[in-house]
Amino acid sequence: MKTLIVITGPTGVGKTDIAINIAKRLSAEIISADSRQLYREIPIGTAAPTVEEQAKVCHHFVGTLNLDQYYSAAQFETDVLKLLPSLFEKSDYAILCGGSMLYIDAICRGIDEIPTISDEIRNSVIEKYKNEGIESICAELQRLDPDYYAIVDHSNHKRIIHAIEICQQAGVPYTTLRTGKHKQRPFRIIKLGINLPRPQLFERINNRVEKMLENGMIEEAKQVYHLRHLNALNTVGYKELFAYFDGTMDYTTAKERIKKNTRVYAKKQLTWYAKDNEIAWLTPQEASAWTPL
RNA sequence: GGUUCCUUGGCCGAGUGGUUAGGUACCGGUCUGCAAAACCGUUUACUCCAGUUCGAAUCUGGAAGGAACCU
Repeated sequence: MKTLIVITGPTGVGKTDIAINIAKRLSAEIISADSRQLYREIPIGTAAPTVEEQAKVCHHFVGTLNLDQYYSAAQFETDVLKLLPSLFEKSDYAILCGGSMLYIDAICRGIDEIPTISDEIRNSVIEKYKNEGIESICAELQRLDPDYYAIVDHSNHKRIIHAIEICQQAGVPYTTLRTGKHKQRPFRIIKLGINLPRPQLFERINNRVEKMLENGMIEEAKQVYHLRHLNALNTVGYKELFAYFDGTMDYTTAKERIKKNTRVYAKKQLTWYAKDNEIAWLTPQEASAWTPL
C-alpha cells in the first residue's frame, strides 16, 4: 500500500527539518505544500528549504515558479497527482510537507471542478467592483446564484468576485459546481500535525524573523520591489518591508509587524487544522522519531 | 516650596451629567481555484477618597502620581 505522509502545522514550528528526517529514514521524496515557497525569487522570506537541505532529500515544488506566474490550489492538485506515481515507483512513501491549508486539502480531499476563468471575465468583474463597490457585485451575485449569495460573506469581495467569475465563465450558478464531495485517492494518507505550546511557537517565530532579516531578506525584498503589485508578493514579510522602503513605516515597526503578522498567520493555520480530525498531533520531537505502522 | 495643567480599557485616543466613540493589540472564528490571500466576532475603562445629584467618567473638595514654568 502506497502511503502519502502529510506533515503540516503552523509556520515556524520546524516542519522542514522533520520532513527531511522522516524522508531520509523512509527513502522518500518531499512534495512541498507551500503557496509561497513555490516562487524562486523569495526563498529567504518564505523560509524555503535551502540548497543544503534539498541536497539531503529531493524536494518538489520549491522555487519552481516566477513571481508573475498564476498558480492555485487546484493547479497544485493536478500537478501533484501527476507527479505522485513516479515517486511511488521509487518508494512506498511520499511526503507532503507544508503549511498552506488549502493546498493540503486540495491533495487530500480534492477541489471541485471549476472552469478556468478568462482574463476578460476576471478583469471585468474586478472593474465592476472597483467602480461600483461591493453592493453592486453583491446584487450581481444575488441575480446569478441566489443560493451561494445566501451563504457567502457579503463583506468579502474576493469570494463574491470569484463566485461571479465562475457563474459567468461556466454559464451556470456556482452552486451547481460545488459538490463538497471528498475525492478518493488511490493511496493511503496519514496526516501528522506538528505543534508546540503557543509561547514556544511564538518565540520561534520571532527568532526566525530576526534571522531572516540578518540573512539577507531585505536585499531579497529590494530585488522584487518593482513587482510588489503581484499577488505572490502579497505575503507576510514583503508587504511590511515594502512599506519600509516606501517610507511609510520605520524599520523597527516593520520588523515587529512581520513578527506579529506571522504569529497571526500561525494562529489562522491552527484554526483551520482544528477542524480536521484526521490529523494526529505531535510535538517536533515526537514527529522526528515517528515511523509509520 | 509656589503657580498652572494633566490622570480614560495592554497601548493610542474622543467624549456629553443618565442612550456603553473609534483605532490598535490580544483572544476567538469563517473558508473547496490568487489562501502567508480575503473577511467576521468577543472581551478589557473611565487613578483613589468624600461630597452635590433621582443619577457622575462627566460638577465640587481632598489625596496620590505626572508635566511645564517660577523662586
